[in-house]
Amino acid sequence: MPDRPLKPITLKELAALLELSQSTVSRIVNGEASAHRIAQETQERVLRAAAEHGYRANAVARSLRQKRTYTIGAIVPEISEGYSTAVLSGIEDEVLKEGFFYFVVSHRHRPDLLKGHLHMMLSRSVEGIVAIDTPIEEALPVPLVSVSGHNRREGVINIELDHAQAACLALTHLKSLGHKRIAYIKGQAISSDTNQRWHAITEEAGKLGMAIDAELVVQLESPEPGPGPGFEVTRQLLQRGRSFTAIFAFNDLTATGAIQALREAGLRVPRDVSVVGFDDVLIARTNNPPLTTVHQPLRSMGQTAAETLLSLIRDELPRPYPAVITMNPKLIVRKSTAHPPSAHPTDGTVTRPRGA
Amino acid sequence: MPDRPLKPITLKELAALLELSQSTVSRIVNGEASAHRIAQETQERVLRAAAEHGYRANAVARSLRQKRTYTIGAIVPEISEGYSTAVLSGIEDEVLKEGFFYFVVSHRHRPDLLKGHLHMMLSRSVEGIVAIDTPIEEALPVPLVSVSGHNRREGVINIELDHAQAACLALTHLKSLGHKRIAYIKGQAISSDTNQRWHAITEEAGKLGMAIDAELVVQLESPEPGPGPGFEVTRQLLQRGRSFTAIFAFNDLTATGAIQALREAGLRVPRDVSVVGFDDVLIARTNNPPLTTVHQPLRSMGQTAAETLLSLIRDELPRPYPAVITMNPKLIVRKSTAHPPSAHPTDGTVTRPRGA
DNA sequence: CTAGGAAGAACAATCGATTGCGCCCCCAAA
DNA sequence: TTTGGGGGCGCAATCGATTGTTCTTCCTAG
Repeated sequence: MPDRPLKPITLKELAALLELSQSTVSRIVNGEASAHRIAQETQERVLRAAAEHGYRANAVARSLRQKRTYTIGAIVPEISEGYSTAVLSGIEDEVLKEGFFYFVVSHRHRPDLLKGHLHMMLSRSVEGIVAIDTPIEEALPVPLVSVSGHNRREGVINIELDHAQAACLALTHLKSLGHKRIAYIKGQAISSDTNQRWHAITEEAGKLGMAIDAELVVQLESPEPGPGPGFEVTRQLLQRGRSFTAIFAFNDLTATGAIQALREAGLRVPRDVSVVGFDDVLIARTNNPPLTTVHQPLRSMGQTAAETLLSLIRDELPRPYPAVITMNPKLIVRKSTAHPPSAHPTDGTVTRPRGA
Repeated sequence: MPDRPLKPITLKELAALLELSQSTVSRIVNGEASAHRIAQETQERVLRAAAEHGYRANAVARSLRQKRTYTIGAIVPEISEGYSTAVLSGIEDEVLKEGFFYFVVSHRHRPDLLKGHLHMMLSRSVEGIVAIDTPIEEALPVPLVSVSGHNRREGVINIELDHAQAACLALTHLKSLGHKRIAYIKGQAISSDTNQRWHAITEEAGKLGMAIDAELVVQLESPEPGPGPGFEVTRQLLQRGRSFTAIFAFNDLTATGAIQALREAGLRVPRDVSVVGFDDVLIARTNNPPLTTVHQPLRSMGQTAAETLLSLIRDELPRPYPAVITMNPKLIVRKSTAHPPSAHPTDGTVTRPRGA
């Protein structure tokens, strides 16, 4: 009987059973016995009974009293999407380890949902929030850590990739292969990484003495996840008829879309056109061809975000707080990049993309 | 001043401000005013003040009193993985709409984590649990809905794909193309869909009069997500030297791994070998070649799971409860399947895979 | 013989909202 | 002048745990 978990026993009942006060029982089960000089024997008696009856403190009641919920909120654009979930898995690691739980809400790029869900979380007394790829304008009553959100607001800590380094890695790679006419696919305007990344690219391209041809720059439009948008804009790009030997895509999914479009136009990757992705999601490795891409340590970013948030919650983070914590990208060279056709010593058959 | 959300106002404070009792204010903000014959004017006064001060009921306190948390738990093998997250997004849809929140925990196939997290959720008083691809043995104090978990336990409702239909669709497709020697990649033993699926396949193959050659059956070993395991076992399969003209893979990621292995062995897909995937995740469409696959309505399954769980929680589900709710698969024919080489009227060059 | 202190545990307030009852007032009918 | 019945709200318990304070005992040292 006592081991059926179906109707949990409360502290009060347990105390009554033991003929002790709730305070004493509470102190013992919370390991504060010695701080309260409670007899060894009593402790054992209580712990034994607690185990027997499967006593587990009601977290709701505890939260009310302590004004702590040991819960944080995560807000993402879309849960069914690799980027966010990779970060989430890092968050989960950290957070569960510390006895916290987390809520997830996705806003699907709708400001009303964003605001609504945010407030729901707050009225559930989350102790902190991590926003992934989502800028938050409001001032919040709890700490906020932002992953790729580019919230330049007082008190918000941003976890970000070192975009300059990322751009440098990719561009240097392309440059060293001999590419000069490089096309760029910028991210959707709604993605908060878009501007940072683009800025870094122009900056680094400048430093490397690589001119950017405005005719070779396209931007993703459709907010739809997946490779579709990349496919579309690459078609548009090809229609412009401007020649190029490489594409630097906003992310891996876009890159795969681009590759499809190139193929449809009769171009081979990487022989005719090299493609560089971004993120290094799972499929990058298994795409055909495997994608050369800039690896973004998403899981670590999640972990770092969670760690940071937790220390903020505990008020253990030394001040002044950093505004940004940058993480290092890595270039993963696979098979989607090669020398440009003109630089192929033994092969000059296809020298430029054919416009559609 | 009153509009700074930084220190939320409580019911008591608001009541004091209005010189009313907490009961009255509570009733009004909860829309139970008319049931308690409260003056129209008072109602307006209260609502106005509540809005001005941004009053939001503390969900923790409410939960304690009502013994309801409006929270459910979702337990998944791995959060950074397309299958689970597709289901999760369906769950989120349903659940947020109804004012519920959800916790997510992943167990990474570790029984200790599974058990630990499960209990943590319970002591946080979740009102129900949906387990995704995860069998739960324990009896729980709250309703449990299982998605592809194959929990044949009293009181557990399972949301499952109609595997018989799925197998039938895929096999009929292959048969009608003329395939006779079909290889099968079974799922990992840890995946709860594995057995069901395999059982359905043998069953349907029998009905269709298609013999299954045990030499052409391999099973995924490595629990690693992604295409790696599929790649490995396909290599092994090729080494057996037994000829086949099609592969039916356990899932899309496995299929992509298989395709890679086939390519490495000099085989073309679908010209030499056709490949059928399962799930229809995002990349299926953009893979090269785009994957013919059995579409599994993951998001709907999530929605159905959530709907079912919520009505179970509300005790609104008519009895007797169904043990299983099956969902219908759809065959999506793309480019990874074609006639087998021997059936190619105009091309007989490659008649069987070359062993490695 | 008694003050002082340690040991051991109980009391009771508290967290913020919800909710079953009960109370008061006013007006109309008897 | 009662009685009765709404209308309009307030009282106070309650949910389950935590925690500052208080209260006994029992010893021991002076």
